[in-house]
Amino acid sequence: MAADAEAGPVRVPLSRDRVLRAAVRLADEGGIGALTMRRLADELGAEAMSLYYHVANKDEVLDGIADVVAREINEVVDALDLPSAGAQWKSAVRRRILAAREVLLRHPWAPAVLETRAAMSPEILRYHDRLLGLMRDGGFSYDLGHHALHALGSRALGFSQELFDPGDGSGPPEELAGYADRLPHLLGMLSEIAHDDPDSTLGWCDDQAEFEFGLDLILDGLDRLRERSS
Amino acid sequence: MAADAEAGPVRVPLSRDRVLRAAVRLADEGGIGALTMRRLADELGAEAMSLYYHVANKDEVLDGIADVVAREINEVVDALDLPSAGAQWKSAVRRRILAAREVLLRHPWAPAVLETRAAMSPEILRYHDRLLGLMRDGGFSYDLGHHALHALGSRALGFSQELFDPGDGSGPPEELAGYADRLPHLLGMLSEIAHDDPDSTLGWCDDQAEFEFGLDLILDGLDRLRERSS
DNA sequence: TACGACGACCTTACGTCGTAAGAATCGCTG
DNA sequence: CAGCGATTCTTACGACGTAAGGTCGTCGTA
Repeated sequence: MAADAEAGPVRVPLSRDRVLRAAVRLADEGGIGALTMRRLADELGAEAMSLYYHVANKDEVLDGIADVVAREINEVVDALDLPSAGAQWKSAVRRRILAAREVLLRHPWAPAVLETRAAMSPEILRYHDRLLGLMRDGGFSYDLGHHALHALGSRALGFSQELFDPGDGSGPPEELAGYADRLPHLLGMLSEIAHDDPDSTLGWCDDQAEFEFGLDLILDGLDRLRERSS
Repeated sequence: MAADAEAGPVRVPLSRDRVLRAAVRLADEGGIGALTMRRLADELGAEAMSLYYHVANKDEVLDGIADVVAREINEVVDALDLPSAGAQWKSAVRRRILAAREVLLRHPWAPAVLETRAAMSPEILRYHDRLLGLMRDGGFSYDLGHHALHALGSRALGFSQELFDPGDGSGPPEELAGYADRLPHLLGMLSEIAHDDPDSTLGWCDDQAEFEFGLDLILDGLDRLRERSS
């Protein structure tokens, strides 16, 4: 009767904060599908229903972990403090976005969650407000800044859903062999890439480089519009 | 005893095709969350377990409806048959993408499903192969075409996840009023947009126009790279 | 015509999920 | 120590995906 069946000698009390931190940990380790109220309670040495004293329901947990990640992003990008006047807007925006991307790469489940529930969260709004501020410093009109946010889309937060590249790191080029003549251009492209860079078939292609290519393409385009309008 | 309790006098036999069509219908009407094996069976006047004779499991249903939509996209875009030689590549790609987008607007659940499971499906591969083909006709190297597909990302299929604009059509600008001084740039932008186009606050902003802005920004950027490389 | 095999569908049941309702326990103040 | 609010636990329900096995109707063959 004396000792607890559980390992801990003292019981750390639950709290909304502890619940959300544990939820992020679970999602980081096992994907968003591993995040279950019961497992979450287990992780904290409690019972499922005990969580409901600190969180209204699972939806609030999901909103909560989206907010945790958004906060993490803002902490990182706000620490950059980059010069953004005139032509410097571009590198400021660029570095800010790439820094946000690094945070999201640590939480692979986060893009999907942010996308569906956090669009209007204070932290995400703040992030976009600052981004728009950098563009204003660079001479953007509100109209162009508005277009810019839309053009960047999810790239503004550092991710873009990759239609290829399942993300597991192991490209499946052998699946394509079956189609052969049906996909002449894709296969031509693949074989050329494989020829130029034999290693690349493993990772299929370099996510980071491709992300930066697309980002720069958009930023350069915006810069031209900015110059033209001023 | 004579008549069936159900309305139908004769029982239409199930089939994989009928199951998938009903699944698309359910998702179109109630969102992907409304797609349940039991509800799907109901919709077909059958019992849940009967579906498993025609489909291995729910995952296969999801893959299946993704494929149905991908087929619908290919049917539409293949019917366009646009000239694509030289400088015409751009309008060909543009119109193809906008046509694909129209299909996806009819199935709001489809982007999320395509994104997570259909990347390597034959229909999606075929779609991208043709798109790459148009760029090749325009003089793209495989390398530039490869970059182009990544830069377009989900835009190549006609969607881009909008971080703002929840999609319900009713913009929530009143939520922002509370933050006031915390979001100076976003609020400045909003008030200017509201001033220039009083109607736009209702729809928050024009999805279609913004999509095309981003698309053109990327296509123009690619065109410049193409000219420079030739 | 009888029969057995097989394809198509159904019944029952299990484990997991989110969570409603209320009981038990803890920590404090008087 | 009594009592009371804050916190946690127990029990239970309905919905979900689906495993295992049963029940038909139909059809080829004897």
